[in-house]
Amino acid sequence: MAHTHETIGQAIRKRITRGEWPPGSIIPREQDLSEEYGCARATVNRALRKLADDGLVERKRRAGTRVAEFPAHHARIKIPILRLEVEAAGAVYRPQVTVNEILKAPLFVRGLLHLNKLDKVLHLETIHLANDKPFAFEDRWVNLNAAPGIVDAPLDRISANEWLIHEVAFSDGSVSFGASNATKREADALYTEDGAALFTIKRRTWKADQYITAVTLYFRPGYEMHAT
Amino acid sequence: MAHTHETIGQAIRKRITRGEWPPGSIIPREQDLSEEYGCARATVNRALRKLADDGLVERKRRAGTRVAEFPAHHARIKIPILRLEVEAAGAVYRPQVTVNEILKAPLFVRGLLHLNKLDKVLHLETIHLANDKPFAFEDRWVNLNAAPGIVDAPLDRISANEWLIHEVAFSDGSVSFGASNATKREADALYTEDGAALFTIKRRTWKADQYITAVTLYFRPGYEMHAT
DNA sequence: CAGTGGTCTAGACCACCAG
DNA sequence: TGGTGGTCTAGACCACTGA
Repeated sequence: MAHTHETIGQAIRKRITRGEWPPGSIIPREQDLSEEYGCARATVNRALRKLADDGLVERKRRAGTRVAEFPAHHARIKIPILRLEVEAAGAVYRPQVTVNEILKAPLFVRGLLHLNKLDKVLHLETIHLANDKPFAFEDRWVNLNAAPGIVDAPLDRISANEWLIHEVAFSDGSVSFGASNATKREADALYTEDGAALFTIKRRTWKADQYITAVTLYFRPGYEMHAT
Repeated sequence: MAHTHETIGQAIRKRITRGEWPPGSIIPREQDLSEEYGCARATVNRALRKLADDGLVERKRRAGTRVAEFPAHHARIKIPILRLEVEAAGAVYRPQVTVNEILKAPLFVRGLLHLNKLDKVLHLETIHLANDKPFAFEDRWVNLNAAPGIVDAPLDRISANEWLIHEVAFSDGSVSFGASNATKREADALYTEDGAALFTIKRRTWKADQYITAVTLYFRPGYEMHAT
């Protein structure tokens, strides 16, 4: 068949790009498009659903499909799995744990992980190495109620991240990105200067209604994350 | 119908989360699942396609559907439209153009926009204000071959970004995120200190095979971008 | 090369909501 | 309240690829 949902989607995308349907304007109904392209309505539906998912058009029942006012302000990113990223670059990955301590949760961690005063947490600081060169610095707090087994994990061989994914099974999470000036500690870990601008990723993961871990990753200066 | 593609998708997601199908394991074929849930195979297909799109499972013909080794390392982000973001916070948005000059493209801009030595570009520096407080600093280069009309645009009322979207129609683009220490210029613009860590977004957009604009946004210290 | 996911179709009914 | 997108179905054929 010459007209798949992909070819139709590209064709519509092109008509939008070319300016035939400018931002904010309405485009033909599914049925009309399906007749124009000689295919089933379901095929056009799928093509348009994809374009809506990409943020290129907005769809409403009864009101039809409109070209978005601000197309292309959505993006997908891959949250880096450090080991894979390092290995993809042809280097050898090694996590080096510099702090590994169990303590009663400090106040700010209690807030992050929704814990009580007496709950214990595992605090980990890890330098992620690529060919023994520091690549990223990780500051992690783990809820020991949720993942007691981690105290026996071989964290010099497998990163806490990977251990948690496999042993505590899958979990939901939130992510945010930002920038911060390197403290002395982070600068030492990353072999850079005090105050250097570091790209940071903060993540929290939970399972059911229990928080599992909160982590901040500080990347060496110059690191960039690309979206598609 | 009790079983829509959404309810089925959630059910499968839950079975993965609960550990019934651990990372790397294979899950039943579409046909078996459709019989189990009492629906059409197309419905299961759509549910699984969604889960694959979310990165929770990986699908291959003949090999079946497997739970991903690293679930949830995909995320979607909204590339901020500064005006909308400011207005959503209940503040008044205003772009303040501090540099507006036409010149022959400097070397690094020629590289970014694929221009020749004699091509002219528009260089814009803009401070984005929220309630007259600096919010972000923008350094933009515009290919005047692609968007000659911008020299007459009222850039004090509408940002270059929005003008380009509406007047040069839609375009493709690439995005990357990083961090950098504020130079004196950026520090002045954002009313912060020299060397402060700034979250940055770099974007290039093109249409057909012509580059339109390259822009770097520097956000005030403390800014975070959230993903879902 | 056989079995899996990938896709299309034609028809039907439903949910929503703008006019 | 009627028209639009949202969805499901049953069946069919195709494309890929791993056992």
